[in-house]
Amino acid sequence: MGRWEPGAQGRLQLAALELFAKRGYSAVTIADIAEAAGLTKRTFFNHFPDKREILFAGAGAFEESVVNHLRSIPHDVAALEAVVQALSIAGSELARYREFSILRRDLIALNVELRERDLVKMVSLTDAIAVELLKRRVGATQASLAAQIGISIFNWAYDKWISGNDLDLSELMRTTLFDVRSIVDVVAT
Amino acid sequence: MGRWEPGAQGRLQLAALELFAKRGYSAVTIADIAEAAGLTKRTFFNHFPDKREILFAGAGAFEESVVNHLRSIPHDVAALEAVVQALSIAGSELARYREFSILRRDLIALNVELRERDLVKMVSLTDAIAVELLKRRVGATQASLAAQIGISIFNWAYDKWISGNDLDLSELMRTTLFDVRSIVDVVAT
DNA sequence: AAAGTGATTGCACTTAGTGCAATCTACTCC
DNA sequence: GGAGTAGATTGCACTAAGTGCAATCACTTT
Repeated sequence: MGRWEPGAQGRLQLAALELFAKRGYSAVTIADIAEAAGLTKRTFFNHFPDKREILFAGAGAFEESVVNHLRSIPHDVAALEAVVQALSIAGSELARYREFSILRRDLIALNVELRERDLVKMVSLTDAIAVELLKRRVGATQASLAAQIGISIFNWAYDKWISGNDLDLSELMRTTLFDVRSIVDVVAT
Repeated sequence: MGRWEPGAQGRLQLAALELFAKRGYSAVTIADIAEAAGLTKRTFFNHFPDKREILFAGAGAFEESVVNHLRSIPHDVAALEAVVQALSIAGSELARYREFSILRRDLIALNVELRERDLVKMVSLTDAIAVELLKRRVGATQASLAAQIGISIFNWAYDKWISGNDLDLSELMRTTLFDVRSIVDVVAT
């Protein structure tokens, strides 16, 4: 057994990313990707359910990470606070994939198909967070809303973060959280 | 000229909804829809860019309605308050389409493709709201977040509303808004 | 060597969606 | 009435996504 080399799935991803970066998402066919990875179109579908999923292979792991961090936060921490903390920790761990994140963001910005898939992943993450909050005996409405607001904060801050700010993700999220406060506080009672 | 009858676009929509209701979304092909409307597959694509769009033909009008209502709200009303009001008025106008809304909701719940498209439409609406808030001299971050929170509130309340509650949509949204308050208020300063 | 296991592949097929040229329809103008 | 024209509809040929199934290949076990 020689040096380690990426399996079929990894080779497909690498090949795809390279092609996407060069030609854009929609100009690359699945056959192209498979060929570039030394495989066939049919094999591609043994590893990915569809073309978009190449760019979201990590979504499941991220969701799991967020949920785990959230679970480890004491129950006496307020719901939204806990969500923000969990997302900020899990998000920081993505620093390794900064380069990939940027490419991904740019591809998504240019392609509706990809934005659609991205949004579904976000909703999935939101739901997972809400489920976790329910276990903390947060009411259904508040669980769902806290999850959604947390995700909104995360998206906003994360975008700023990978767009080259030297700030800390958790600082950015904290700042954004205060913005939310000031938006909501003004509302009549 | 005789009595008015729906044009090609309307016939396609009606035929599609009937088929979707009967067989579900994915079991119906575009050829099926076209045939049921007395047209051909090619003609379908002269009226809709794709199959999902049948269920979202009204999205543009709704977005316009929301933006118009938002514009008509005095600038001294707080951003989130204005968003909630605009959505609640525009939403109430959808009462006419209750039956359609329910079918649509059920179809979306069962089909990822449709959920994807639904989310994109929601983001489009959110962006339109944020743009409108920017014109009110709300800061970029707050505009985006107020729009997102408003949409979250709307979605939650609207779902409850069409699910058969006899309550007013605006009341439901108001209640939900208070939930948001209590979520955010607890956060540490 | 035989047998088995899992990954890869070939093939045939359905469906979405597009571009282009032809045709059909209704309406206008003479 | 008849020629013409604009717009809607259609046929056709094509690309590409995605699926089901059976065959084959590579590699390990016995």
